[in-house]
Amino acid sequence: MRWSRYYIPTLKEAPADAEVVSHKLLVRAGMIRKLTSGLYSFLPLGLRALNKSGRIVREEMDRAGALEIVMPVVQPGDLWKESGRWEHYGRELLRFVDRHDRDYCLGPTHEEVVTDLVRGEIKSYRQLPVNLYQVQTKFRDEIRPRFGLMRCREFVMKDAYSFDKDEPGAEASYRAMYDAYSRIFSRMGMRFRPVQADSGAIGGSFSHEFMVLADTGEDTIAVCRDCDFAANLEKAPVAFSGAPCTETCPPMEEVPTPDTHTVDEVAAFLGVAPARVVKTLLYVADGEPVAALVRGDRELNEVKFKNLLGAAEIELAEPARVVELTGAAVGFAGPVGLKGVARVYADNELMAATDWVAGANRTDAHVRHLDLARDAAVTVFADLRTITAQDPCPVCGGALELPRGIEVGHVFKLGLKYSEAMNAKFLDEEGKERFMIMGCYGIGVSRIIAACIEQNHDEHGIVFPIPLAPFEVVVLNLAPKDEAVSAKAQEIHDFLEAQGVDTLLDDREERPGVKFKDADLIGCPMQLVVGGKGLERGVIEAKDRRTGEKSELDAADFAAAYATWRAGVERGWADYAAFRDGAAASAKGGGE
RNA sequence: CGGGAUGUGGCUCAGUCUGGUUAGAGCGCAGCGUUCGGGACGCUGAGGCCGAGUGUUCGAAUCACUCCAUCCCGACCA
Repeated sequence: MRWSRYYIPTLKEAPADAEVVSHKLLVRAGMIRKLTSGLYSFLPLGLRALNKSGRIVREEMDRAGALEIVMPVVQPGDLWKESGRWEHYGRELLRFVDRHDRDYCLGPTHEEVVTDLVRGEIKSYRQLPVNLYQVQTKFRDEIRPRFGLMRCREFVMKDAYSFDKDEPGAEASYRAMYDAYSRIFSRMGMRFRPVQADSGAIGGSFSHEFMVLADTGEDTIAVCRDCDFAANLEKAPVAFSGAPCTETCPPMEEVPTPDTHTVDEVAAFLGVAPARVVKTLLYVADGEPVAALVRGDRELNEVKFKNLLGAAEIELAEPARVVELTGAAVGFAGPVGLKGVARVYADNELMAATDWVAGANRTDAHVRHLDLARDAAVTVFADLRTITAQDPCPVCGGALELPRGIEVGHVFKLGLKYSEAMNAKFLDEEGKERFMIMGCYGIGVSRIIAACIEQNHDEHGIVFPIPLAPFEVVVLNLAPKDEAVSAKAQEIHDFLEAQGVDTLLDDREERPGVKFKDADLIGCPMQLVVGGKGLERGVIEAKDRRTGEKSELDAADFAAAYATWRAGVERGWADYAAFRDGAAASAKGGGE
């Protein structure tokens, strides 16, 4: 492809509305343009990267035995009413009515449609298992789209759905997808990590997320240095010995603490460590007030709390509600003497000690020498706090680290959730009707591009891994007016294209500096520079975009010289991916 | 939905507080010339209902009110 005939509108400056590096670079490299909040057009270069991502995903899905289909973007509301999600999915589901006043929505995911499809077709165990997938545009009316391609309202997703006749089959299907995902992200040259995850609103029994490791990631994960344990922070369990405290505690007493609202203020005022204070958080769970207690220096994990409660929705109580429940100003809530709070949940850690400081439920007062077992009515002790890097691994007791990641894939074991709700049955070997066991498996095909750039960039621009690069090689013709140089550049370009290498030939009438800058910006992993100076000496210059390392290739024996050089670049990428994965996940290496 | 910020040529911004000729700069774009191995320089030129509406005023990009859009933080989420 000749640059002069292509369309790559690069920008020297990043748009003002771009915050994260992938967003800035995608726009600057002329890959995407924003239409409006959360909606982006893909320009030719961006589409090429997107297609590379999609192709790898398709190849590995096919290899894993999944079958590609395409389902409609627009879905009837009736199907969603049948599954119960019309009510439960929330505002993220964009609904509308057609001219006949019938309910419709734009598909944020396709469990309903695929279940409907399969239930009408598959009637016998002989037809199972089956795994159907599509690569398609999804729409989710995100509360707050942000970070460019990272969190859009409209995005390209690969979603697959497996149907099995029994539990072992369902587990095999899940495993097949897990393995396929590991291959996909490995092939893309990305450093990633599968982690245990919360299954969230989609529901189901267990799930793994595939996280691309990047410091700018939205999620934090907990990874053990010594064993295979890896989990999303919102899921990671905190180890607890289960031993209750046996020390005795002096009688509880109220102490005046004027104007001390935060844990730190109270701790400082009373001369104790924040870890000796009980933090009392008042929540409203599906309309009912509940209290959560964690140590003063800990964070309540809302996902754990919500799952423990089995609530559909929980939110921190409004200040006015706090005043009503405690009978005191905000900042003085405590477990003893709450009004109208029937259930009080305490983190396990609070069982292991006594003699606490807590709010007195009276303005400007706290209590000390609080013994939760003696003085308070705790409904249950449970794992409620967020794990920290100081906690031991919940599996092996080893040391944890908490790197950040970007979720690019998610595999769920759904079980019977949809097949029961939507009556997807088959006849088993004994002629008995049974529900199909489902799994669903998503990959953010467009998000992969953003995640890839977050992970692979430098101050000059994008550094695409070879498998995702829109063009693997860019050939810079530094002197388009020089016939010998132009002929050589064209010859190299044609040679590479004939080999099936996606090659971009920069034949523009621009100064060399512009070409160098643009080549770095758009991130082709391999750059070949054809210029008068080099050619006089019989060399083509080659630059490894990732390392910046420059080599000279013999122009007379280009094919061989290029092959050798390219092999070195590829080897460097492989070592790099392995090293970085090892660095983040410690000595274990490997993605699993 | 709560908190904060911003809307001025295609892009990045100045001008707004302290209202007053034809609204500026850099980049980009078009033409000409000089340049030509890491985002060149000179000259010429095109391009703007200053987010929208209402008001205050002799006079509004500038002040007031309303609305809209975008971005950031939070709640929420593959």
